[in-house]
Amino acid sequence: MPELPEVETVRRSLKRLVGGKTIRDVDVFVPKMVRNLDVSKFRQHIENKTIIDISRIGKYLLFHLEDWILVSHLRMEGRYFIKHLDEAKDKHEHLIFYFTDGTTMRYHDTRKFGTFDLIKQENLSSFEPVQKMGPEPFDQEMTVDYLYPILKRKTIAIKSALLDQHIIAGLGNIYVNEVLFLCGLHPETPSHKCRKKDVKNIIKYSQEVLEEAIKRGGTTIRSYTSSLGVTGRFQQQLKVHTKEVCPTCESPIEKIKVGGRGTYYCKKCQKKRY
DNA sequence: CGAGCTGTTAACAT
DNA sequence: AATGTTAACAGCTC
Repeated sequence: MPELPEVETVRRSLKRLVGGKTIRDVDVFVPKMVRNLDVSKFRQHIENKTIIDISRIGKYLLFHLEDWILVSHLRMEGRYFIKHLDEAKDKHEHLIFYFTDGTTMRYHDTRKFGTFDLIKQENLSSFEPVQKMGPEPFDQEMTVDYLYPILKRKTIAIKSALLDQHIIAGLGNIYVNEVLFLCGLHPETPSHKCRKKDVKNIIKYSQEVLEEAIKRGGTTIRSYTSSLGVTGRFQQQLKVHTKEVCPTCESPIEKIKVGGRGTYYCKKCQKKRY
């Protein structure tokens, strides 16, 4: 699923479903998904901890377990399900958290790309992925004065720059395609060719697209089953991603690769800049 | 059957 | 240092 709106949707659902519950135990079936600790330590620290809160930074989901924080990244296909203790384990459930009330929270990930880190609360700000992450489109620091100079000194495609979480956090392949369409920017435009006006648009439309997507529970494209009963509806609003005809000018939508990622754009509305 | 595709990130090579 | 490529993995489509 997950770009920022999908992670935010999961956060809200999980907070409602498991906030306040106490974890009796956790089973880790794929040890290497836990990046920063031995599984034995991981289990030991999580045991008997209560989920005080669930927050989000960029695409990272943070379970606040008293003095520890469980940092979860869903990568390509991570999902959570809440099931009763008795239900059989699915082939792709790689972590199972057992609550004291007989329910369980299961991390499901067909490709096993997802990651877990368990850190002390006081170390959150020094935790590398968080420390190196750029501001989200909504953050106060996300201004033209911040973003323009960064884009100015890079020669990479604007699409690649906007996918770089160190520059701006939260956009993934789908929403970048949408944002660039709304900005009228060709995805291969060298980053340094963006003018201040373009950067202003990038910020504005990133906010608009992400906000609207959160409102609609994210985008569901390839996942057939919904996790937590969450099926996004933003796919109905997509203007270029997976589309064949431009909603503005009715030209055919082009599909190319930029930085190895499938890229959709309108040749007429998103002119290449030389 | 194989090849190529998929919402991400980081390690690696150049 | 910055940028491009590949790997981690599984399943679906052609």
